[in-house]
Amino acid sequence: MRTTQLYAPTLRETPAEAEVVSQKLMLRAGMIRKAAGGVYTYLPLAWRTLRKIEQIVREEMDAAGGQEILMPILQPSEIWKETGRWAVYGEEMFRLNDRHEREFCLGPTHEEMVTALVRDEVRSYKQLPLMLYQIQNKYRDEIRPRFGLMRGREFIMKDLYSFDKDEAGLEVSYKKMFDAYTRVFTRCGLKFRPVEADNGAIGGAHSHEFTVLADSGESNIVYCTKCDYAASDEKAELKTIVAEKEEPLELEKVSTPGTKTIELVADYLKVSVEKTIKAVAFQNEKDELVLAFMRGDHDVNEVKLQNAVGAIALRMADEEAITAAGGQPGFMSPIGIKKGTKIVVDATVMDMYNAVAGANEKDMHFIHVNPKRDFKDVMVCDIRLVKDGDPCPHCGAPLKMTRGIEAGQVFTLGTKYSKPLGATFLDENGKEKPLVMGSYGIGVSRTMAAAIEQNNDKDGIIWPRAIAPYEVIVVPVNAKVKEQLDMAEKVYETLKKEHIDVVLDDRKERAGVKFKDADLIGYPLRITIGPKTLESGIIEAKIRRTGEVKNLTKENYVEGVKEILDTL
RNA sequence: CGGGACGUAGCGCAGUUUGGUAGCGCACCUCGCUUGGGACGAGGGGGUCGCAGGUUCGAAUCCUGUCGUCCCGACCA
Repeated sequence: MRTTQLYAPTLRETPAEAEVVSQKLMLRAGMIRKAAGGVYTYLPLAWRTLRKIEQIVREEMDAAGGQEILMPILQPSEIWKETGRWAVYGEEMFRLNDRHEREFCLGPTHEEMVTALVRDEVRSYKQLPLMLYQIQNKYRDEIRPRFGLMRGREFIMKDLYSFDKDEAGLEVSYKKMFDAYTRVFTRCGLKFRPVEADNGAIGGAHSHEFTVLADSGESNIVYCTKCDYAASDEKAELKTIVAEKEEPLELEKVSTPGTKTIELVADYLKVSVEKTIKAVAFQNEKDELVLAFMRGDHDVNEVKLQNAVGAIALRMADEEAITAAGGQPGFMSPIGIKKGTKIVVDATVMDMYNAVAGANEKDMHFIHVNPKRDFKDVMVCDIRLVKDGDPCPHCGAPLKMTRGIEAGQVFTLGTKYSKPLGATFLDENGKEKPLVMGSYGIGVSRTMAAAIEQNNDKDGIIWPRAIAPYEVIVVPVNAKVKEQLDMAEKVYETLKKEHIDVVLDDRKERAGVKFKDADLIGYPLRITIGPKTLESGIIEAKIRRTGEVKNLTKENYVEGVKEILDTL
């Protein structure tokens, strides 16, 4: 490819709408253009990278036993009604009607579709296990599409579904996919971590997220500094912190005027925040009040809480709901709350002694609260959100918190979809059973964005070689010097014959312009043909990531380029 | 959904308060000059000022509506 032909309009200035690095750089590098909120056109450079990622994914899925198919984007409502998700999915689903007023949606995912497909064809355990996948656009009408390709409304995803005859088979399929994902992200040249994740309402055995490490990421993950434990912050289990034992004193109500926050109470009563118990009030989807109680300095993990009370959704509670249950916003504790209210107390709270908690009266708190003695009718479990430095649940070493981008997720589905859709088979004993399923996704377009979030500097993108749109750019310093251009042409043609993805910058631009564009687009290797080449046969190879320049010669540059590429 | 802001040339912005028929930088085209990190000079093309109504002799500017874009709000009550 020649830059005079390449449709990659680079921008010197960043469009005002761009929020994150990947979006800014992709817009500037002429890789993407926005068509509507959260909807983008992929220009040639982006499309090449996407196809490279897809190809890696495809090879690994095939190697793990997957078979590629292509299901429709346009899906009939019937199958979604069978699983109940037509109602549950809500506003996030793009819905439309055909001319006969039949209802359809643009597929946000394909569990229904693939299960419906398989139920008609799979009859016997002899046809199992089966793994089907596709690489295709997905549609989700996000409330707030943001961050360019990171959270779009249309995006490319690889989704694979496994079908097994039993849980043991599912375990095998799951492990295969876990390993395949590890290879995919490794081959893409990304720094990532598989972390234990919550699979919430789905309730399968387990789930892992593959998180590409980047400070700009949206998801928080923790990993152990000693063992190999790693989890998303939603999932991270936490051991109960047992406070130093004290002789329980008698419960006492004290006046604490105006102390609506934990900090104010602690300050007013001259106790540390660790000696206080705070309340966070939620309402579930049925508007029932759910009260969570935490140590003053701890945060609620809403996902854990949601799982604990079996709620589908939680939101902050209205003041009316709190008062109706006998609570007083700002001064709440389980003591004196109306019977029947759902109360969840974090396990750590139960091991506190002589603590401070609200008295459910304005400007009043209890002191000498001993939860084991004073809290009645409460559910106790771990509902704490992990913090940097918390002890690892496996080995106790401090956990480290970091940010990342969720690029892939694997999870077990069990019979959640096969049962309602009636996808069954006959086992060895002629008994009809529902298929045991797993679901495995990779956000392909998001992986591209994540790669940029992880690999960039002030000058632009730094592509890992495996997913770079082109691996090498050949730049003649002065295209008006015929000898330079001829030499550049020769190098370009030679590398092309060696099956290296190479671009020739044949524009009549000044060197600076060409260098800036090459850095912005992020070709892993830049070959410069200049006066030095003509005078002494030196061909410069500059590594984008390190800035390191290697002098190759007219004679050996092909080998040299290959050697360098192999290290990128 | 609630609150806030913005929409003027491909991109970044000024002009709007105080109405008088649109400007700057970059990009683009031509010529000259220049060529190892986004040169310089001269000349040029491009905008129904998001859209639709209204007020006015006259609207980018004032009013109403609408569409779009972006930001903030979602735990310590």
